[in-house]
This record gives sequence, C-alpha cells and structure tokens, in this order.
Amino acid sequence: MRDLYADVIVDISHEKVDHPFTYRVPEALADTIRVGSPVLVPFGRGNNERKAYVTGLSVTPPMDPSRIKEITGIPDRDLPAEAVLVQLAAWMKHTYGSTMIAALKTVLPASRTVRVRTRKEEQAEPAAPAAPLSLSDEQEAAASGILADFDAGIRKTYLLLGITGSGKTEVYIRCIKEMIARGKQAIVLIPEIALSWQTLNRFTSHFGDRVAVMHSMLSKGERFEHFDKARRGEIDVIIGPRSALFTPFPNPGLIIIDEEHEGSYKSETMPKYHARETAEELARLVPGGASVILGSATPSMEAMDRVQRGEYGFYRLTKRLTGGTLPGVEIVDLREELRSGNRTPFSRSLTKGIEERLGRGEQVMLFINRRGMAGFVSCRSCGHVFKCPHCDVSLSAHTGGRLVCHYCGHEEEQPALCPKCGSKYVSSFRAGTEAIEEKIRRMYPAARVLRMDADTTRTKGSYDRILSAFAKREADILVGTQMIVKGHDFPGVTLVGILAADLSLNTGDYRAAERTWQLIVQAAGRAGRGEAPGHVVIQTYQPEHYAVRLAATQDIDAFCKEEMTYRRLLHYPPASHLLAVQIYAKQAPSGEAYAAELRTLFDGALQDRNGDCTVIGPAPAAIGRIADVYRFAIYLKCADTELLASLKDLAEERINEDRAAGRAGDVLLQFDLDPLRGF
DNA sequence: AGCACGCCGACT
DNA sequence: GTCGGCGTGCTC
Repeated sequence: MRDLYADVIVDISHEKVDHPFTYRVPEALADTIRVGSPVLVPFGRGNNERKAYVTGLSVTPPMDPSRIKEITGIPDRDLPAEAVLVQLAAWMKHTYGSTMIAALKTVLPASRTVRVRTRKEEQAEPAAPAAPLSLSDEQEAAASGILADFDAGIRKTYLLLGITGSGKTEVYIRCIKEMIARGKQAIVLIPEIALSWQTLNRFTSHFGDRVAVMHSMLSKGERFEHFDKARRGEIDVIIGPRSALFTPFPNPGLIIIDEEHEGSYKSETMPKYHARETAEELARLVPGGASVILGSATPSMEAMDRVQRGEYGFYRLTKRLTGGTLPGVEIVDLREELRSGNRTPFSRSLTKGIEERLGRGEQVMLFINRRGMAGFVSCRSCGHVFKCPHCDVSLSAHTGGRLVCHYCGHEEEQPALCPKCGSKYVSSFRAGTEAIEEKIRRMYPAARVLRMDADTTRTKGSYDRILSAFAKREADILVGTQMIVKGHDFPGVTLVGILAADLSLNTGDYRAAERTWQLIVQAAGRAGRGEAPGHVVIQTYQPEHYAVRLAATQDIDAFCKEEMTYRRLLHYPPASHLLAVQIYAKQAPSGEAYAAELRTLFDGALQDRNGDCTVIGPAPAAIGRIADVYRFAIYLKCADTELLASLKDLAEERINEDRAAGRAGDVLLQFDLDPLRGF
C-alpha cells in the first residue's frame, strides 16, 4: 500500500503561510479525506494542532518524506466539503485577488460551533397546498427552451428579462422541478434583503421540506445544518443571498440569480467576487455542468452585452400577469419648479397627486436616496461645513439635533452657534428621508406615514414589520431610500414619487447612469400593481439625461444601446475590464508614496505591452479618508482579465516582499475587479 | 559569563 | 499564529 499525501492550506491569516503544505494521510483516514476536507495538522515548531483544508492529494511526496508530518485527524463535527468548491476558491483567488485561505473560508461551510437546536423547526407549516403551476406562452417558451438545451447537453447562461409582475418565479419553479426530476439540485440566489413572503411561500408550497432558505437571521448552527442537509441529499433547492452559491450539493444542475443587476451580488470583502461570474465558473466546474438563469426587469450592462454577443440565451416576459397596467410616467423639471417659486422638495404635480391619493384612500411611495434630515449642515454666515473628524465627508443632520457620519458612524451634537464664527445661522441643506417624513407629516397631519431606511431597519425584524404594515394598508405613505424599491408588491400603491432622481446620477462613477436607470424603472414598477392605474412622478434637475428619459419610457433596449456606446467609448466594463487597486494607509504620505511605487511597478511590467492596458492614477479615492484611514487608488483598464490578474499578482508579491523587509509600513492593498461602486 | 528581551523567519 | 534562535545590551 503506497503512502497517500495531502496538500493542505493551513488556517492562518498570513501570506507567508498561504501556500500548500504536504502531510501524510494516515491509513485510517485514507477513505475519508478528499479534496476540500477540513483536517487537523501539527504545525510549526510547537506542533500545535491547527485546522487546514485539503487542496490536493497525491502518492508522490514532493520532498524528503522523513520531514513530512502526519495529519492528526478531522475536526470534530466538521464536514468534508466538495472538491469543486476548493477549485472555485482557487479561481476566485486568481480572478479577484485574496489569500487562498480567505477564498477557502468564503466557499467552505464554516464549522458548526455548538449544538443543533431542537426547538420547533421554524416555519414548520409549509404544507400549504401546492398551487398548480400554469405557465403563460411566454413563460412556457422560456422554461422549455432552457430545459431543451439542458437535455441536449448545452450548458449556458440565460437572461430572463421580465418586467415586474411578469412571472419570472413560475419559470424558475418549472425549471427547478424538471431539474429535480433529472436528479439535479438547484441554487436560487436572491438579493440580500429582498425575500418577500409571497415568493418564499410559492417555493415552499412547491418543494415543501426539500427546500431550505438561508437568511441573515439564521445562527451559525442553522446554516451548517442546511449545508449538511444539502450534502446528504436531503434537500433539492436552496434559496439565499450570494453565499448560498457555495451550498455543497452533490449534483447541482441549475443556478438561478434573481434580480441579477443587484449590487449585493458583489462581495465587499476580499475576495471581492461577483456572484454572477462566480456562479458561471461554478457551473463550469460542477460535474456534468450546470445551467445559469439570470432574472431581471432591469438587467446589468454585463448581462445585456453578453446577450448582444450571443453568449447568453435570452427570453423575454413582456406581459404583466398580476393584472394592473404599466404606470403613466411624468418627468418634472425641478429647475422649472424653482423658477416658479416652489422651494419645497415636492413639485406641484407630486403634491397634487399625493392629495388625490389620500382623498381616495390609495397609497403613495416616496423615494429619496438619502437618509437623515439633511445631506450637510453649514453656516450661512461664514460657510463653515460640519465635517466628520475621521472621514473626508460632511456630517448628515438627523432628528434630535444629532450630526451623524454615514461612513464611520461618528455622532456629535449639533451646536446652536457656528463653532467658527459664532453665527446662529446654522442650517441644513438637501433633505433626506427624515426631513421628508417630517415635512409630509406637517403637510398632511391626518395621513399615516411610515419611513424605511438604514436607520429604521436597524433592529431585527423591523424591515419585515414596516413592509407588512404598509402592505396591510396600515399606512398611507411610505417614505424611504432605495430599499423600498426592491421587489415588493403593494397593490394599494397608485403613486410613486422619485424626489431626486439625479442623486445617484452624480456619484461620479461609470455605473451612475446604469444605477439611476435601474432605480427609476424599479421604483416605477411599484406603482399600479393592483386594480387602479398607477402614476409615477420623477423629479429631476436633468430631465434630458438619457438615464432619466429612457427609464421614463421603459425602453430597455434604447437605454442599453446608449449606455454601451458610452462604455465602449471610454473602455469601461463590460466593454473592457477595470481593476481597482485600492491602497489604504494610516498615514497619507506613506499611502501616497506606496501608490506611486506601484504605478512605477505597473508601468515597468507593461513597458513592451503598450496599449494593452491603461494605468490611471494613483489618485486619492473619491472619499479620501474613512475612519482615519487614507485611501488611494490606481485603476488598470484592460480587456484581458489574465493580464489584470498577473498585474494584481505582481502588486501582491511586491507588498509581501516589502512587508517582509519592513518597507511597507502600515500600507494595505485590496483589489476590486469591475467595481460596482465608487471608492 | 549569564540572562532578559525583542525581532525575525520558518513552519510540510 | 507560534515558537525557537539569536543578537543586543545590561548586570553581577
């Protein structure tokens, strides 16, 4: 019997040990240990026992066998993970940049900490009768097309473009049922918070206890339990946020990403992976391959571009099945309002609309993409603006005379007098959700008003509470940030007001137009989902902007065409790729100097590859300092992701060397491939 | 010489 | 991360 050796990555967050170590596999564990298995190994001089993950197995030792130690055992109550997930982690490390151990920890199920709880299986009343699934012609065409491809051995990604209420969920359910019939499992990704009970109930009524839902309220043990069930083949479907992608199903055949355009599909921590791309890689790695369905009413430019290139399959759902008609959309020019003396945040048209709905007992949603009382507070006399002492942003006013930093959470009391000149003329500018709520209450004292934003949804369950109260018509007006826009069905709403459509247009990053367009179309989709016709009022200072104009006309193709022209012209994703190299430092000069060195490094590496890759910067980040950490960025623009990966590796090697030599100071590097938000 | 302390590098 | 090796420098 030949000895078996395992390559492992030891669970230590340090780039010096972020490479495989070889251990002997004891005879007793030879059958148990697979690629992806967590193991315990003696490590270092003290031979301390540490957790590690197996990344490879072989019978040929790469070094003097006498120096190879033996695996001690398998962590208690831990599960071996799928080899595929280890491969996926390696791909994520390579593509997005991170240590191998960080990549492994994001894809492998965390070990269970304590007992599995035995108290009543929550939502244990899923036995709602399965409503028979009847599909419209369009839905049928999509589902059968995708399944026919699958049976013909074709594995690819499909964009399912369906306006709100057009019934994407039925297509998902049909496809999942057919996959289960073929002995496959399905992963359904949904945006972080947007899991409505209606949708969930539809899944549980069809799949009963063969479906598990991952959500943020689950304990570590419950998550583990779901993953465990998936591994053991006790469930066929998992529904959850981007991390549900890493469910260790034995035989996944279908990955569905609902609301594919949503920003929460991109991880904010390293590796900063995108669930869409990662799902496609997983679909390639899985034995037999898997199909991917992307669903959206407002697809990302990435998805539309791939449809245009013929890489994605494409199905369109054009009819609203839930009844209701598409809302009438009206664009109001705020400059015009100002000219005619209206200084309130509500245009005359919107005010009239609100009054009509209140009179008829219908509901109104008011959307403003800024929380708090005001965007900033300043002194009218000397111009002093209240800024966060730890970040390069102005403080936002909140009720109770508090000034709050939306980036680091710093809070201070708003002084009565200007600290600089002593003037008492200190005032707030740019209304946020709190200010709008207050104004609305004052204007319509009889109206019942709810507010939903990061401040009112901080406590557990408050998100559902506000939404269900509004759905039960316990309020007439819902004021909120973009979180009110996502996915929910309120038949009572006949008017949606978008108070400042350009807020998201002026964020200065290349996705601003796309985001604004999506926001407006999604917000508009909230109106008129019931019997009564809906109306949307878009207030803007830039009524002529194509994102606003083409959102109002709901012309997806026209918007995408226009936007792609811009992306192509400036070589922005998806026309090319953009790697943001983010440099963090406690001291501004050291960060700046290090960024400059990296630029030189990149220039040197690209010397004879002129034109392949454009290096931009370094420059201070859009927000130059957050929580006392200075931020700089270099942007690498290049069509070839492999070249970008090699430049990223180069930077990583460099900082590791410099750190070893004590030259890197406190500089930290992060990478963001095709970033979704500004930095 | 003898020892405390701290930095550095290796860890299979 | 954690340990030991080894240099520095202080003390008896």
